[in-house]
Amino acid sequence: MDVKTLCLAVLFQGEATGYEIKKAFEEGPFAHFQRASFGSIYPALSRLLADGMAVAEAHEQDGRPDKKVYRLTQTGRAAFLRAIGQEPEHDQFRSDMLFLLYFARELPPDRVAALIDRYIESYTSQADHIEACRMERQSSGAEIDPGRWLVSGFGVEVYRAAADYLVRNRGPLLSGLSKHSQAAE
Amino acid sequence: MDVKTLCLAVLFQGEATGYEIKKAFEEGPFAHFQRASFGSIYPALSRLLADGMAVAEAHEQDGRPDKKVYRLTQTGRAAFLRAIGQEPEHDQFRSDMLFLLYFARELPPDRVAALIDRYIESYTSQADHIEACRMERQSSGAEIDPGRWLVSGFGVEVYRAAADYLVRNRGPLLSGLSKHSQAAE
DNA sequence: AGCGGTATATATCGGACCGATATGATTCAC
DNA sequence: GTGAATCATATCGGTCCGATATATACCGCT
Repeated sequence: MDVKTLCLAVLFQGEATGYEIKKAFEEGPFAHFQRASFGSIYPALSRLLADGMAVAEAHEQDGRPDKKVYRLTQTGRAAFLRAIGQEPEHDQFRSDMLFLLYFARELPPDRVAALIDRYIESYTSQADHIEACRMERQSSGAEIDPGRWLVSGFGVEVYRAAADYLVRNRGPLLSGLSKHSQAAE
Repeated sequence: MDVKTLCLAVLFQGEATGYEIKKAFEEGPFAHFQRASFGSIYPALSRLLADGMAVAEAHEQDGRPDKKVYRLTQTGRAAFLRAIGQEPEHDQFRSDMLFLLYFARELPPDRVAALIDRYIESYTSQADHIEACRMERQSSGAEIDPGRWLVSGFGVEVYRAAADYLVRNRGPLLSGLSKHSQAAE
């Protein structure tokens, strides 16, 4: 998905500024499976305006730089619906952790241990965070969107599986590593 | 990890051509957690040569274009070891599936169902493939590298968790979707 | 025998995208 | 009251991807 489509997606859910769009990929609903930077969001928004897919309203602010609130036009909504009708690209996972762990033999064992601990912590806290959001939404009494519910549940499940696997295999890896270094001496 | 480091990683394990390096990220050992394209591999290899991190030997081939086999120098090995001593970037997952499913309400239900089925199939076959490689390696009698063993196990586990979750939640999503559309009418 | 598809192999180019940086005021904690 | 974090827009250099160009060989199908 290109950044233009990603911006359409955020704006499809309601008006927003460029800054707020960025937040949607940093801490917001899309944080765990899509990303976009300022360097691509602002040019994309300009394109959206030029193509008549969005309109911007300038809010003069007390002190702070002027805020430009973007809102989709009918053309923009149609374009988004068309975009999500296209064939999706393959999901991809990019992990420096696995890359480093692949070369665990070339690293000091205590660094390997620290690396795994950090990732266990990171995956666990991400699962916890999503789960907290789910609980909050569920108990708020508001209507639950089935698509969003499935997506957030996926995140919890997969993060937990990853953390779990690391917890279970931390010990075996470390002892395998020390056995190997003994054999080499 | 930048492409230069990725090339160093492949060459650290033995000499290879640019084409073979590409395959290492397409079907080889790094396929599931790192990637690199020709458009970045060939320039990276040129840089490696210029920086004295690798040497290339031209193999004249029967018919086919000349093959350039790259091999690391001591400088190259040292550079790789230094590179994996650096702090890793955060793991990231990019999924068009989750993006589309987030907007399941805006899609025809049969497309949603087909989408989920395709991803279940894809995740399952990827897990199966890694597991087959693991079994083969294990029964080959060769010494098992603990780092690589952990990495491939991680892949199996996480892919299975993802496929499992989709199998369990396919039905609930679809019925949630139809309930919603009934309520809207 | 001939055709198309896939595999081997190197290389470049346009465009998309990221990360860092510039700018500048406000609010909040210590 | 000082420094950190937040709000807000914007650009720029550099990296990387995807498509394309260029060849040849082998395999299966008809």
